[in-house]
Amino acid sequence: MSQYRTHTCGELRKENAGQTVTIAGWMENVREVGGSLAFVVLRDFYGITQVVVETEEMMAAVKALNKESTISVTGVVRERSNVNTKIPTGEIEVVPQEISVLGRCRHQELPFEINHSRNADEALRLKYRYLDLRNPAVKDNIILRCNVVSALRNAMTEQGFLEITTPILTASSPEGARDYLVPARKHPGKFYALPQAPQQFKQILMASGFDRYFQIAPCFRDEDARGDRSPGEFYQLDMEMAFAAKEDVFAVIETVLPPVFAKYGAYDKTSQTPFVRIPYAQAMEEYGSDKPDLRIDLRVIDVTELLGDIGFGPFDGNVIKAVPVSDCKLTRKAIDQICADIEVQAGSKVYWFKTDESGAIAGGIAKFINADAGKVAAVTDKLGLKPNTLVILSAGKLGMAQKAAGVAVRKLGEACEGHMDKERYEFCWVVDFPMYEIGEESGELEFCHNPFSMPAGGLDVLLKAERGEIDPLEILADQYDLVCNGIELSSGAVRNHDPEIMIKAFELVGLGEDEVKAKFPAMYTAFTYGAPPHAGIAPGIDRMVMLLSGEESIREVIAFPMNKNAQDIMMGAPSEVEQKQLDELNICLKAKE
RNA sequence: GGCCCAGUGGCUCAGUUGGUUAGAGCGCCGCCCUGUCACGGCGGAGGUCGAGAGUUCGAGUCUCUUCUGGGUCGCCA
Repeated sequence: MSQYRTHTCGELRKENAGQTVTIAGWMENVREVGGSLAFVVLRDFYGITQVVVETEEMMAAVKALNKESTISVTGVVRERSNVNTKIPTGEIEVVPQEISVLGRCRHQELPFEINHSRNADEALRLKYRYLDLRNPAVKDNIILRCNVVSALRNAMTEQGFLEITTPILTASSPEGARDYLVPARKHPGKFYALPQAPQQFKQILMASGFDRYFQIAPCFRDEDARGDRSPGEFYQLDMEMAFAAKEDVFAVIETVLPPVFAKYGAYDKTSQTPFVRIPYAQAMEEYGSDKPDLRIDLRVIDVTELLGDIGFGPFDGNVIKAVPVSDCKLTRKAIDQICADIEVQAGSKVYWFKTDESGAIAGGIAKFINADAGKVAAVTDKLGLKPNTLVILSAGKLGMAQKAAGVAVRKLGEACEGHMDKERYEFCWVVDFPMYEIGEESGELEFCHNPFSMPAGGLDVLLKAERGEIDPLEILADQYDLVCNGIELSSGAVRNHDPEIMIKAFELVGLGEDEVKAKFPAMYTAFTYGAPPHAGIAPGIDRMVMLLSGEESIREVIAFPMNKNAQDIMMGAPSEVEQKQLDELNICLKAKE
């Protein structure tokens, strides 16, 4: 028994009536109802319990305190005359014999009301996160996260994976995101980097003979935030398997994740396994996105041939994509608003027309189509137009047109009734990513995603490309993304474990053996000592919990999140440091301009 | 870094075509109330309208600059 309490605020029931108990918690509210009668709501982690004040003495003790003070109450449990069915402890109340103050709240007014903190300004919530977290609605997301992490850990262990922690202070990796750097005191001018992912460590573990590795791994990337991307740091369920290929990874994920989603998800329905697999090219063509949201039934249709010659300026010489939405009840104003939203997000303009009650094409760019009766028939046929169908059109270079159409699919799916079953989890694998692309800035061949992936077809394919027998852009990587409800949960790949293939893969982008050795010295060398074929993946923990909780902001599933500008305004990080610290680290700050 | 939105008592917000003393709900303080549970009733305190400049007889309102926060694009192998 605790020194401070015999019971929590969530466990007393009718059966406890008559017992003398001690409970402790935060004084959430005091309802004075006259004379010397008042009701005190006491809250702890487990729930709330009503304390009834009936004497002048107890009334004085309570009235001397501000709300949110922590107190302990010793008294007798009594069955209530008026039961409160809304709370588990609603059948009883505690009649206090002694109230002692454990931690006085020195503030008469709080920055926000605890139980309505989610309405408060987010900056204020984060500054006073310890108050925000007292709100059960906020706290419950953190509890969910703990349960999910625990379930994932158990499931991975059951699958024979070993949890191995890897260094936080490591070497900067030349590829990928911006690193967080840590100055090395003993080595002036040199820096550690916080890992962007334990990528090389886990591959080296495979070369070390560990067969199945996983870790709830902290990852650090100095990139700007998004609604589903916390700045600075995040967690991955990082895993890697030796003597394994894509199917082995898929099987593990399809065994581990669905039960967690079924048990902890806010929605009842979760995709059946195996998850749908969509080639990257098809995803871009049909969904306009490499992270399709399968809850939406809208598809992108190519209408370049069909509408390229209707004399509408923006369509000339461009790829044109259409997204038809049947039974669309959007008003003209709503259509304009959606088009504006799409344009902001996609960065290119979109166009529209619709069919009226009779099926006639009207509105937007209709007149360009209606000018030719044959065209009307062809469009109606190709897009399967029925009355009251809205069609959003995008035009531009292939990538731009696809992207705008993809944004349209997402926006229209959300906005138009009947095209999206929100209350479910729809997983899919996006597969067959291209290995290389032409860089937008350089105009030269570059790795499309990451250089760790095995090219599909291995060395032979690279050699063919080298000899000019095939276009390097056609080479696929043995790589896959896990997507759920339009959110990318993870990338993964069959890794390139063969030093010769690594070098050849680099040679195609104009780099060579020296670069491979310079970029991944330990991993490359490790592979030269005999490495197993291996594959892995690393689903984002924060994003999974976000999906499970139904939250739209990733900050709701992190105990102490940073704000958009990568600041922790509660702790005051980042902060200035003393000159002495800088001197020790051989750091000289640039003068402010 | 670009674009969009917001900033008015402790909190959430309203504030019309620029107009005289800037409002409401919650919270806080005081009084009343013996069964409340979002308790209720009466009263009260609390505001450099984010900051600076400008237009104007007059600015919470219009213009410019700037700061802060959020969203989004770039970025995130």
